[in-house]
Amino acid sequence: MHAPLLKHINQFLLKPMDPAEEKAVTDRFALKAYRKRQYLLQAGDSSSKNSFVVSGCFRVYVVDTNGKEHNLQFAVENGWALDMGSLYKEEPSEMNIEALEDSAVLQIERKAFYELYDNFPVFDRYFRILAENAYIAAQKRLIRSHSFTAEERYADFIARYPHLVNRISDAKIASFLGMTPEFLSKLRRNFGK
Amino acid sequence: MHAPLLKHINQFLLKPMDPAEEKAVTDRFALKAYRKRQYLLQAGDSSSKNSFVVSGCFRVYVVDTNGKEHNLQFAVENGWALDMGSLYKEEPSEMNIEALEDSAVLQIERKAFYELYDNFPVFDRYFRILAENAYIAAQKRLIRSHSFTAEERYADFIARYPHLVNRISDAKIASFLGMTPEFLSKLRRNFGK
DNA sequence: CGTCTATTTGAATGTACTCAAAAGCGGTGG
DNA sequence: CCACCGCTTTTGAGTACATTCAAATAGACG
Repeated sequence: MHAPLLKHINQFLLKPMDPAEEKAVTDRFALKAYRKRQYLLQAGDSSSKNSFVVSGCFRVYVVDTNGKEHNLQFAVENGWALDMGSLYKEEPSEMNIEALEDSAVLQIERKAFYELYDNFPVFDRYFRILAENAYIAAQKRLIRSHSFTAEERYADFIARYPHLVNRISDAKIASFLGMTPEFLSKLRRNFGK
Repeated sequence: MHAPLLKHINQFLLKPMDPAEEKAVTDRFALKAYRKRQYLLQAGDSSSKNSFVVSGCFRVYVVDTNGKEHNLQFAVENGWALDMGSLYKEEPSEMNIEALEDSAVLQIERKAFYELYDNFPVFDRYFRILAENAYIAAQKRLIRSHSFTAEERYADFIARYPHLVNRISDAKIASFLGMTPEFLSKLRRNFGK
């Protein structure tokens, strides 16, 4: 049941986890199911958790002061769905995480998560690499948002995430790319696909 | 000489480094001076390093396919100046890092940097927390870039980084915020400085 | 089938950009 | 100490990219 997670962690390590480390993971991550449209996390929730997606798909989004939603991230199989800011603080979340499909995750609460760090250095290594990759990706996304037109961002999205294009609605992709759904529709009309 | 760096690392740890860990740092980080306009890193460089800013100021930027520069980050005292993407790969850098003032850094090469990780788990912890904070900040910046107008982004910058406003030229701030210098000038005209 | 949501379409509008030029500012050398 | 040079900031006119709002159409779900 925990195999996908153990495999994912080991892929980022030079040498695989030992049995004690693997047990620390399997003891602390519990399988949980979410139905489509169910919330894994809602803005204002104070309990924070970290969820590894085994199957299905989630979107992480914020609501701005005008009530508009902004999709920050899509989490599919073998990805993590969390509000990192609230996981590491005791403050209520600013983000929402909603299942876009019936999904299954391996989930850990903040307290148990800290136990991993405190007892096994290997998790500092794994999550360091993950955070670095996430930061590098966020930097690149920021560059694209400053230097690409809406059309270029959409073309880049299709090339980068072809498996998400027919899995996630256009309106949600538009929000992820920082444009309105109406404008994305017009882009699609002009340029094939 | 290494005091600012040791202090910075310890600030992010629950318990301070022991003498062996501190020695590992002082042995591997060398002080280096940069003159204003000197490059710490240029796009295309393959040698990669990580630099902790002791004094002065750097900008990290990329050049897009139209030849336009995009400032990604300003690094001042007690901050890090690096291209994380190229530090962890053997590939040439896509970023440029230029001193905006006469500056001093504590610098480490990739190879010695890996030695730290391989011998002392505490650095996985420290750089994990740093990468997580950087990612959280990058996410928030992306949200602002999608939900704020240029004027709101500038007001937010002033509130967030008051110490940088009179230290970094408007044109470079404009690039950081994803707008043209001309437009920033017009914003400043309308809304008191 | 009927309802609810997602996508498309169009017209009017707005925010920010481009390009060109003038004005301001700072450093340097005579 | 002043004059010049280079760089930054300001200004303005014209334009472009993307948004808003409203309505029609298409699709998905039960």
